[in-house]
Amino acid sequence: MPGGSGNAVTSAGLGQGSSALVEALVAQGELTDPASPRGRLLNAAALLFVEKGFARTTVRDIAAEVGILSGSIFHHFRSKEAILCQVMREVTIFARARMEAAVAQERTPRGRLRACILCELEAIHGRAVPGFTILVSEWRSLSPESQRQVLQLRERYERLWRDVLAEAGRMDDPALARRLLQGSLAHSYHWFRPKKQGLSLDELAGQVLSLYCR
Amino acid sequence: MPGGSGNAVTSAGLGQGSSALVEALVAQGELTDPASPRGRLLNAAALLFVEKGFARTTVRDIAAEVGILSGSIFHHFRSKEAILCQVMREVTIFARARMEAAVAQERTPRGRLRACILCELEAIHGRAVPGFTILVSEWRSLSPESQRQVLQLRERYERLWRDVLAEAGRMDDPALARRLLQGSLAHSYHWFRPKKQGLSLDELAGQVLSLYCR
DNA sequence: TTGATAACCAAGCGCTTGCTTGGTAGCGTT
DNA sequence: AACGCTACCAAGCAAGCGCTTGGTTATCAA
Repeated sequence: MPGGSGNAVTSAGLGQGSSALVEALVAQGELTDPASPRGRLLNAAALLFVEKGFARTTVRDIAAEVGILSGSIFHHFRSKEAILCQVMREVTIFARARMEAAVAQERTPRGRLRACILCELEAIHGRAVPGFTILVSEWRSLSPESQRQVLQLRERYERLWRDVLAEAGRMDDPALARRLLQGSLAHSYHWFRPKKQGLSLDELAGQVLSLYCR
Repeated sequence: MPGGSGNAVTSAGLGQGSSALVEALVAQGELTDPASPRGRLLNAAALLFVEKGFARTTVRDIAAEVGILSGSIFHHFRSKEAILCQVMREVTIFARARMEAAVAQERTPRGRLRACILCELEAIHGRAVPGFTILVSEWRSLSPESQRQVLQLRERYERLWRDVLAEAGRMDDPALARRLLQGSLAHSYHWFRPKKQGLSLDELAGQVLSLYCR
């Protein structure tokens, strides 16, 4: 079932544009095919890590989610931490590709900054990038070696942010602006509820933009 | 040794003004005496929770830190989670008292907002309020009932923030401003290093203030 | 001297955890 | 038909976990 409709990410609610992006990245060997056993494990683990946290998620939980026994997981991954590491790697790669695409469509500095903000908000709140919040919440659950790996992949993502902020931001230091912004956006995970109040994701992005845009 | 110099908070690096504040709160029965066995356990637990996280800290770790055996902990607390809950309660109470004192000393709206920002930054980075970051990082480790308790104590702290922001902030919605601000400040724990770069806590507070102050 | 109480020890129970081992079913290739 | 490979099962091990139990010591008031 290559590129099949059983794709876990698609079924989680991605737009058609994004699932095409996933397929392209899978073809390039940058992402694991979400339809493969390994890919289904990664998706299940990502959702569980978001829901319960890494420490409180057992390998038995993950196995049960895809319908196999706990021991069988170690046919696909060396350790539980290796699952977390791979989830973070793929999340980083996908979020970066998605944001690069969004930025490329904009014609003004302000538009590009707004695209970045909305992109990250969607990654946090929507199902656009399942597991994105883990990058912050479970960072310390990674071994130093794994942290190094993910950090290396993350650099390109952060560079894009800094470039956009240097062009459109009102603060002198783009790196500082990015850090303050990242905190605000990441924290919104803990209070923002897309439908339960007047504020929409788009409006939230606008409010944040008005703070940081010149 | 009542009010003694063996005070764990004092020895952790508090200024003299704050240790007097601690003593006053202890006298009112709002905080546990840091010199008591129970208080020493709370302090040790708070530092370990900050350092390693709640799930990765064992009751044996905490016991070893104060020089007793693991079982003896349960003479003082019903469960490991009860320790976390009490740490959060006392941290909340102390942080609120500290910020109220700081705000009361200011004469302008801008000064009060600046005081709040600096107060929370000191709680996060200095040793002013040991365990303050746990309130965010380990929130999900609390049972719903414990969350309710801490949330109730936290309300007064957040109300002060909103009042100050309503007076001095440049955003329409003080509650939204507080949430964006809280994210930025909390996240600074992961990147800001007080002495290893040019930016000081004071300067950071100034940068943040310039974003949110009218 | 006695008794009450707080603080702690020594030992270990019952359970969960990540992970290992040895084996097997199904499938495509030759 | 034989092989090799992927994906999985069945069973369980060793370690670590939170917590319990029964008993001991020190302190201090009556």
